[in-house]
Amino acid sequence: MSRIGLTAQRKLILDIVSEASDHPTASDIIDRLKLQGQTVAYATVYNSLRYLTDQGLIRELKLEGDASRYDARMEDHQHIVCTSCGRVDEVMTEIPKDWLRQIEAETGYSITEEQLLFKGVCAECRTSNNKAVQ
Amino acid sequence: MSRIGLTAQRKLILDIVSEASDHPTASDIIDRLKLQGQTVAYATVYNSLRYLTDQGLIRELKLEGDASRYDARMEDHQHIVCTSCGRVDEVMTEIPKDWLRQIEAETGYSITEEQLLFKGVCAECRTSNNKAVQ
DNA sequence: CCCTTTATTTAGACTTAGTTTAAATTTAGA
DNA sequence: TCTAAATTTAAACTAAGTCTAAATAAAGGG
Ligand SMILES: [Mn+2]
Ligand SMILES: [Mn+2]
Ligand SMILES: [Zn+2]
Ligand SMILES: [Zn+2]
Repeated sequence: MSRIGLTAQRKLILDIVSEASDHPTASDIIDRLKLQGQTVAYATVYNSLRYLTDQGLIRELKLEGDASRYDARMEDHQHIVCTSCGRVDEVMTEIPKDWLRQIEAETGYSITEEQLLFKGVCAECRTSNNKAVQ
Repeated sequence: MSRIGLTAQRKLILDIVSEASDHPTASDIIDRLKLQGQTVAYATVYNSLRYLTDQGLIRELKLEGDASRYDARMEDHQHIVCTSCGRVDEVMTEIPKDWLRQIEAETGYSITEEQLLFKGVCAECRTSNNKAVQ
């Protein structure tokens, strides 16, 4: 059996996602490839992101905006986005199990996945906002 | 001051969203207008949905898929989507307050909004799936 | 009422994010 | 080395929605 899979292009893209801490979009990734002097076709970036997602090496996030973001943190976690500056941060606090059981009881579903997005104002924005007001 | 606002076209669209229980997309709404023999321009449907959302008469949901869905239930609630048949149901169970406080403590954000999407298998799909297996 | 101003609707062009197609290139492995 | 399968590529295409500019409709002062 062939187990190449992780071609040069895919590796470049995986590295960018792994090293990023800002949950980059496909377009961010294209920009960063250009900055590195690497030339990867537009369609290859999308194909690679799909491949890496299917392989479970990265995960696709649909948060604010139209463009998907990508995350190489595979531990179970959620996200919070600042409505003032747009930054996306991790939410590692676990979802209360008994709350999930309650939702299953309410809806009759058996839950297999949670996609939770919180919105709010980050510490930095609260600080600079206060400064601006004073 | 003028307070027309709710024009004939906007009212038609508000009624469709209000009477629907399936969180319809813009395209669903266009289909239902056609079924009613009503003719509303494509752009007007989108303009109206934005207007109604801005007025707080309906809310826009970004769940699975590319198209926004619309909901006239304005009470604070969340959604769950069946990964087998695609139906979208309401989740009325409240978010645990102390959990939100925990997330605020973890992230440093002050949370202003929660957009929670659960995925799972609905009761009907579990039943028919069991039948298929037997 | 009549006229002017403002709001709304409309058709169609345009945009953004992503997918598909078909040819060219690369790689695997017999 | 040679062939078949996998991957990359450029460019066409799609889906969902926005924008533009003209046409229509409503408002409100006189
Ligand atoms: Mn993350
Ligand atoms: Mn709902
Ligand atoms: Zn911020
Ligand atoms: Zn179902």
